[in-house]
Amino acid sequence: MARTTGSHSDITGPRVRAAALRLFARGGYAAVSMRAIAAEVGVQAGALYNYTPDKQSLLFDLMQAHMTDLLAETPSDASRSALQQLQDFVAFHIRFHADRPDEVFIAYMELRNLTEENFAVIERLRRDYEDRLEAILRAGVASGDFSVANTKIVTLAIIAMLTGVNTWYRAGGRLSLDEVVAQYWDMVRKAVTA
Amino acid sequence: MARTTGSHSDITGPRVRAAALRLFARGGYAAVSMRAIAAEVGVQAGALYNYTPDKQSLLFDLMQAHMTDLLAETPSDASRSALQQLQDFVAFHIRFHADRPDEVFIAYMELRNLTEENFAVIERLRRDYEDRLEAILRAGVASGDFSVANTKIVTLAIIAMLTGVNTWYRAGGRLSLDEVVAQYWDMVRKAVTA
DNA sequence: TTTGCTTTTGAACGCTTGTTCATTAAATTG
DNA sequence: CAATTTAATGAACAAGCGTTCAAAAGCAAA
Repeated sequence: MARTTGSHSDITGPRVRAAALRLFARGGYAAVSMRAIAAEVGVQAGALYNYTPDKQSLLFDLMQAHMTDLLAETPSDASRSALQQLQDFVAFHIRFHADRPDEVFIAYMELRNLTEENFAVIERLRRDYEDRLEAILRAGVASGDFSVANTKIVTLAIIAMLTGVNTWYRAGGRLSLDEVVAQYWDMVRKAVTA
Repeated sequence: MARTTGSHSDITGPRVRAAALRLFARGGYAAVSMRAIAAEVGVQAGALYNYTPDKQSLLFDLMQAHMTDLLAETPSDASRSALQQLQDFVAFHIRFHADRPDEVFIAYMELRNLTEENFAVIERLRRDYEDRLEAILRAGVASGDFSVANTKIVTLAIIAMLTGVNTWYRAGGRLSLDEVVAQYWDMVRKAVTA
């Protein structure tokens, strides 16, 4: 028997996604042509359609994979105190995002280039992630560890602050990631306690 | 004598800028065509070139005007304490940005669609603004009012947190802007003091 | 009403876009 | 080697892109 029907190259497929990821992050979805992606991979534009039904799916698949990974790896150890869980979250968020600058950039910048249906899916995943943090804050408020008037606002404020690291942090720069995590944890801890 | 040579309509010019602002914010610079902007104004595409030399200038002018306004209106009263100046800054940043969601969105999202030279100009203005906040933090550290290890990091963290308000705040929503300002000021104050 | 200037039109320019598909090339299997 | 299946090509498609410009229209002063 020959190859399984519908199977494609194990090599070109990932390279197409990697090229799309890099080029979308660098130039923006709308400004990057299928021909540019093909050139990065080293094939003609027509060949891309063996690996994606269309350009939109290329973007959506990258974003969905990113958000799914994010949720799958988010720490959640209910046996730890709210303060410890918050510290875990801060460290995880900074490290996870610092490891994937292109994915993060796309996930935040290209939302408006998704179709309505695809946007709804990604938006839902994003809210799920926010809910994880808010649950920690609520637990801390209930236990008296945190002094927070509006957990939703603080959730969004913390995430915005932490994600902002990606605008300036570069691996191998002056500051180690450990130091970055420590500085941000210091700010977050002080902001949520009395 | 007839109209001054080179003068253009006082009406169409601003409408072109307003249409570009709205459409760029909604769909992204690369995804918005000159014909779409023209249609929003109610003219043909060719007429736009009476008001801008090209599409790139349209984007750049919007961003430069926004950043110039931002810097011009940033409060700076050296007679006030560092803590008071920081409070002024937080309130100003939130209110200024809440008033101009489209301009803010463009200024943060369309940087990569600027030419190299135009980007350098906007980037410089952005750094000038950051420096205003960092100067306040430094003064507070010097006076002993603030406990901040790295003023640069805290500067970026505060700005990211405050600008994040624009992702969810809508005028006329459940929360008043006064309440938003109060909540964020509470977080910032606690984060920078001991 | 005529003159002179400003503003807009509408067509045209060369080029790029996402996508399709018959054809060719390559690889694998029996 | 022969048969079969996959993968890539390269040309073609209709549509849209930013921009230009001669011609027409609109308006204000003389």
